[in-house]
Amino acid sequence: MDGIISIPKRTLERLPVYYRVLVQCLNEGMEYISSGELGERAGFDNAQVRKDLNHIWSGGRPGLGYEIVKLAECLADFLGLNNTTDAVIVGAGRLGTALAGYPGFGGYGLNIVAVFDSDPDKIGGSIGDIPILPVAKLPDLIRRLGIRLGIITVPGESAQELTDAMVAAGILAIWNFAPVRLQVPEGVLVRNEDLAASLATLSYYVRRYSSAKEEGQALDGAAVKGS
Amino acid sequence: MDGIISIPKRTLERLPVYYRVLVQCLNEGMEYISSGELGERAGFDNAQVRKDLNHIWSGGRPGLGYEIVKLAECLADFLGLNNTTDAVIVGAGRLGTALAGYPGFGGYGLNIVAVFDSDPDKIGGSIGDIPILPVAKLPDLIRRLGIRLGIITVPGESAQELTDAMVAAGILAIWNFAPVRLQVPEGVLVRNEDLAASLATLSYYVRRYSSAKEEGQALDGAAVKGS
DNA sequence: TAGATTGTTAATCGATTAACAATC
DNA sequence: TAGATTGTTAATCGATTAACAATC
Repeated sequence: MDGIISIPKRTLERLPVYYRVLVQCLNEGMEYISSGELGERAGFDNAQVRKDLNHIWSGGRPGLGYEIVKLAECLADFLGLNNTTDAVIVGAGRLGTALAGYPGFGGYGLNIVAVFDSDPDKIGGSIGDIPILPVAKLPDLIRRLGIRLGIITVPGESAQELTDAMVAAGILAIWNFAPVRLQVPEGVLVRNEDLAASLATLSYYVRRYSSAKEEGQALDGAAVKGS
Repeated sequence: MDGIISIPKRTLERLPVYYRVLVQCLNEGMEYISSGELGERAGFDNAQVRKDLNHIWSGGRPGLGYEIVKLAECLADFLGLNNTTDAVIVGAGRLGTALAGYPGFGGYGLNIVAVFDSDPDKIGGSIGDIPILPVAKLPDLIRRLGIRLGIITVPGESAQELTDAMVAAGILAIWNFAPVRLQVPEGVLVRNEDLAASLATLSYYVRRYSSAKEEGQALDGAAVKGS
């Protein structure tokens, strides 16, 4: 009877940041925190913090702030950090291996069940406890375990093909690290982790700044509008 | 005399995507492409494509589209894919190693000069051609080579400390993969690659969808507003 | 009570989408 | 010429920031 709570995408992305700050505050022995301080530590505006938090909890106390334990609990609950989400990784290259072994994911409720690859030398091996399986077994395993989340770390050329296979097997959301735009049917969510796009922002800034400096100009953040 | 071209952040992030599509089109032997087709392949609206491209080039021909070779050249130029940007990675763990060895970066003009770590077992080794050096040498190397871009792949605990060291040595932009919000002085750009935030979006969607399904509800993309 | 800080409404800002005259 | 597609202006949309009465 709880239905679907609609929440802005940007807000959703900030929630884990708040959560991390709160955990740290707890370690420091704090009991309450104001939107102002939370915002400062998280890097967001205080009004933004209040607005974000009100999407999931209205327990802040005027004059006092938010009770950290309660708020953290609330966030953990909302983000599903308590129950785990099963996922598979496709591609046992360097990036896939790094993600499979990333210790941070456990804390965020992600459970990598298997890594798939087509290289016979890798198949049969494992990354920590996670087995490396042949891609041929992918559809069956996804179906049998009811996996909903897939992570793609293969080269661009094979990404679409593997996406199709995963979608056909019932995958609902894809975290894509391959430098291609995947085509998926309505209802499947793709999140592109486009390293080149990130890099573009940074190297553009660096280059602009350097040339501005050479010309003795001030930069005042104008190189990239709006950030 | 060229000054600083101001460009919206979002536009800047889309440019590498256009570039990749164009390269692929060239391989397919195409000569011209319309904003409509480019948009379809890249996953953006056609009006958006025209607007984005006009920031850097107004050479599109009504009725015909954009000459692919010229446009690609223009993009490569703007994004600085021809001259390289030197960078260092801090943290020779799995993720740092994966990034240091990522073959895709070369194509985007990124040149990793060194990877720093504090583990004596790793120091002196290398990742491909890239040497692993002790963090103690970080300030000197950054200064000597005039490095402007740093990539952080250490655990959260040591990220701030290493950031401070890099900034003191003259780093201007930081690509942060550690799950913390870094404090930097005015003028230094931080780009957070927050894996937990990405994950939150995806697992939220998956969970909401699953519960909606159980309850026999339609989802129509309402789980996450605005994407 | 005085001071601090909330939740929320209104104002601002930036980004996306629609529309269309200009032109190849 | 007829059809297609550009560059750009106007309309819409969503997200951020400011402001403030309510309240601990």
